[in-house]
Amino acid sequence: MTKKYKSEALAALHESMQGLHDIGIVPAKTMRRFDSSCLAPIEDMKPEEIVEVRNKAGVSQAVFARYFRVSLGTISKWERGEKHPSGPAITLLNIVKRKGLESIYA
Amino acid sequence: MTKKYKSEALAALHESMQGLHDIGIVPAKTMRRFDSSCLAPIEDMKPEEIVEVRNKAGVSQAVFARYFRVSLGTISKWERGEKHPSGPAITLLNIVKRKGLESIYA
DNA sequence: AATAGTATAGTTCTTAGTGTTATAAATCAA
DNA sequence: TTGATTTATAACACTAAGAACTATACTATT
Repeated sequence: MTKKYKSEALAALHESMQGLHDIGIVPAKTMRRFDSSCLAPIEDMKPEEIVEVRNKAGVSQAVFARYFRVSLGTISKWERGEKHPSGPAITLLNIVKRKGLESIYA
Repeated sequence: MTKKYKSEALAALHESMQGLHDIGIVPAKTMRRFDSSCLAPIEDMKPEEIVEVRNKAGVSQAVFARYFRVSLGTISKWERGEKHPSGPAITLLNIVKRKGLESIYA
């Protein structure tokens, strides 16, 4: 659980820094350095997690694929562990997991 | 402007359908079919647009890269038109454009 | 029984993305 | 002015994600 705690702490810290920046205390440059060094590391999604996220959204692989703008085959491969989602795809998966599928609908 | 209007109309329609689904009128299966057929087509981001989105967020290519979980070189190539962002990356770019960089922070 | 939706699976091919290194401009501090 | 840091471009070889296509099979609907 240490890892998760650390991540949450960093998230909270980041929010505070952003607040300080917003009211003009922390300059943009410092903010940039801060961002660069504290952003959470890549937490890759395991195949079962991807299935879980999709099922919780209640959509088929085909629909899921259209939301992510990838092919149907790609979703199938993610879920079977044949291929691993790219960086941006992992980011999207995390967003859907936290905020739901509708939040990524352009 | 026809294209954008159409897209907005579909978005609104989708929202309505989702509402009907939420209150139990439209079954999940119908919802799935609806999703599959009405999701907006891919609107790719031009290099200048990507620069604009990043500048509006007020971050360097390096920081932008970490948010997207891609390498710095990839951002540079997107912005110079040497490489085109993948499907999931385009989705993310659209989210950042509409809702800001913070909204994709995991 | 037939149709349509769903998911797995394999194949070939393209290209996005990585990692590295070099270069050069602008910015800032000593 | 000098030196250090940040910023962005650029070229290289390499890896692997993803596309497109096809086939199979299970399930549910009509």
